[in-house]
Amino acid sequence: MDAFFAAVEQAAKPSLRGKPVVVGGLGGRGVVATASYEARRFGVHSAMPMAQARRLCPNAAFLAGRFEAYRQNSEIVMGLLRELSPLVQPLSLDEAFVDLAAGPYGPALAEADHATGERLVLALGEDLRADIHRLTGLTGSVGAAGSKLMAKIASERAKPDGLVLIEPGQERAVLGPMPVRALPGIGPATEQVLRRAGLTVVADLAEAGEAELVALLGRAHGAGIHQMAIGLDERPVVADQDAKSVSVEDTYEVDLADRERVLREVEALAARCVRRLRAAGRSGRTVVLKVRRFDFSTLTRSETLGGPTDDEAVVIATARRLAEQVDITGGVRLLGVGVAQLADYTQEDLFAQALREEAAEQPEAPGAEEAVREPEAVVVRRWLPGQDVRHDEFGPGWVQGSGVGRVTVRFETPWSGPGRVRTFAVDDPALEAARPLPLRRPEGADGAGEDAGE
DNA sequence: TCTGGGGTCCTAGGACCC
DNA sequence: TCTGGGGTCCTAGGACCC
Repeated sequence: MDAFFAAVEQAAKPSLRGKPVVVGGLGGRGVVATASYEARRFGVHSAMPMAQARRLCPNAAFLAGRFEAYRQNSEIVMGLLRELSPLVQPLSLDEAFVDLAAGPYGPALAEADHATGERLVLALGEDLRADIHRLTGLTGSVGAAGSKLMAKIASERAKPDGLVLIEPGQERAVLGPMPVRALPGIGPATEQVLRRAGLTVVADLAEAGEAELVALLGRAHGAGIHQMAIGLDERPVVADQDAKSVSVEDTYEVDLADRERVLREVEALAARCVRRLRAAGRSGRTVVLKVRRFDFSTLTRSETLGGPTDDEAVVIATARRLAEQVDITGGVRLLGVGVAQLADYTQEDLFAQALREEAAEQPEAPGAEEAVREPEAVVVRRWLPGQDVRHDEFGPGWVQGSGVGRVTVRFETPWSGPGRVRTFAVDDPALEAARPLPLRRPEGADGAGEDAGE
């Protein structure tokens, strides 16, 4: 999908179409997740610090992500891919490999002569792109080739809103002049190593030979890069596999300085991590704590349990133990808690059982819970730029901005024209958070009064 | 106002086992 | 009575991807 997050925002918010849109973390330490093509013209790109993006393109709309909306549209697109083949390998919400040979067009492709097969692949690709646009209003790009490597490179050449086929046999001719960074698996570090060895384009890698690449990059990496450089990629398309770890992390606006605060945050992260783990119906054996210090140095500490658990108390206790042992001098900018070595179900969980028995033996003093209860929390609603809302009188809209007790909302929907802006008190009872609307008007929907549904 | 969040895979050393 | 060798598990770190 082309500039996926930003494109979903533009499709959902008519007033942003044709304008620079930047989606990402809006806090002081946020980075850009996706920039629309209009914003890219100002030099804004993924992974750029948001502060820099604001300097480059101050007039862009800066929006927090709406992952529920992205997931909805991703599912529509993945559904279309599954019509082409049961063998679909999603790489993220907006990208997937499809093995056409394993699907309904496989036999026809196998029997066709070269020219016929090529016409069929091109037709399937264009039909797919048309279906994507029809069902979501979004554009996607298709790369077709004889391997995952070349299909990916073809799709990058096709962007935005295009289709590129690389014919089998043309691999080395296409790859040769490309910079080494074009190969998946070559990032900044590997690029530097290769550049110091005088290797800058893919043809240099092919010429260098496997032995030299292995010497430079190590066994697995070197051999893999060499295979790709000579246009060979036998990796099969594999249907999406179960996750191997689940983790949650937070970067704090201000570095955390004291141990008690760190421990409280670790507990909260552990609880969130367990919620996700349980929602996925999994359990895990290894608890991982991640700490990024004030100077961006990052460390991890892990502990492997006797068996898999999905018990909140066990994960919290383990994460706390790990956090008590790390040096936090100078401050901590990020904390994370993860669970790895996942299993599909919880085996007899002796740890959780022991912990509960221990707790049962030492009942709290009666009334203790009452005594420590916090005063009634004042729920201050946070209105995030981009967020979906609904007003009793004006209907569906989205948060354009908020501050000094006010929130500005633009009232428009994916199917309306550009809408008007109104401002409310942040605690206006007529205003409430809402679910994302589908980008295409559902059949039978009768206008602005229609609910997004469950 | 420098650098997110969620992942995967690989390497390397030490413990431990046969 | 100087020294093995191979496999697996655990821990930590790092590169990379979207």
